[in-house]
Amino acid sequence: MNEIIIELTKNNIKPSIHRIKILEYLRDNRTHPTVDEIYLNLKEGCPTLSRATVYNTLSLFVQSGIVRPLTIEDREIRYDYNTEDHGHFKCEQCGFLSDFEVNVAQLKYEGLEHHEITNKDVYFRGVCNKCLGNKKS
Amino acid sequence: MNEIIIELTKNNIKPSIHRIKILEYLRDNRTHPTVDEIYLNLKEGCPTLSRATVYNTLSLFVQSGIVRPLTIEDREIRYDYNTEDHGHFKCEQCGFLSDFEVNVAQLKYEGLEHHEITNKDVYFRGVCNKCLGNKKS
DNA sequence: TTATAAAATTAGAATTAATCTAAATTGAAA
DNA sequence: TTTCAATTTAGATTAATTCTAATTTTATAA
Repeated sequence: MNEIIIELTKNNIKPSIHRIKILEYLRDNRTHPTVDEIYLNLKEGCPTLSRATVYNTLSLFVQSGIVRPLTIEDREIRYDYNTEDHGHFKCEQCGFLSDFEVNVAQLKYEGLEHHEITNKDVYFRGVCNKCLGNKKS
Repeated sequence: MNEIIIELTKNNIKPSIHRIKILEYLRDNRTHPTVDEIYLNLKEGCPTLSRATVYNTLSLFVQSGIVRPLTIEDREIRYDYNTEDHGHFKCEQCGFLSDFEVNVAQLKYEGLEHHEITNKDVYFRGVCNKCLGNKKS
């Protein structure tokens, strides 16, 4: 809770109760939640919370780089507490979104000379081991 | 035109006039168009075309792997004629979506043992050289 | 060729994530 | 306390996508 306030303050974000709760939720739930998941879960302990606040707060966090938006889904954005380099795998069968290790930072590329790169994402799609296992039976 | 029919047939897709036109459009316009861009452009030469057909056809193409969906945008999906390995860069300022060279296939990763991977995407975001240049003035 | 069935296409309604708006609330500084 | 800006709110709006049920087209068999 305290580290959350420190992190917000460090990023020039006034630590209102909602902002603290939302960032705390993302830190403690590394399940790449959607806006609605965050909203519905926090609403229980905070009935006045509105969806607009969740949207506002998340875009604030994204701008500051505390949180990263995942656009691997077709329709809705998921949010990830921004830590070390990793990729995201989506199982097309069960829909589960998992992390995997990949060294994005060291990825060699060409053709972006004089571009400012602020964000790198690696998205893989396919079928996860669980779904592949189930298919055999 | 002929190669388009061959490509569709090879993928077990019956080459109807609309399917040919849509795939042809994607082959000849490497601008990562949205559904609406494709729809509006093709509608001129084919007034009975409906959006639903464009949606149906594109998801058919995606399933066959002829075309790849780009989910780098927040809200809408773009489509890319599926050729060799490359990454996608989105300028957050002007919105332009460009290709760049990156060896996605050789990317080393861990944690996806026994997963079937069908698709790999590398998305970078930032500010393009053009927008950076304009800022200086 | 004609009849029949299957596949493809259509227009428009429905859905829904995200944004917008204008009012209400909160919090900090004077 | 008073004042002003920042934050939050509910609900309306927007727009990409999906759904639905009817229509048209295409292929096949008689």
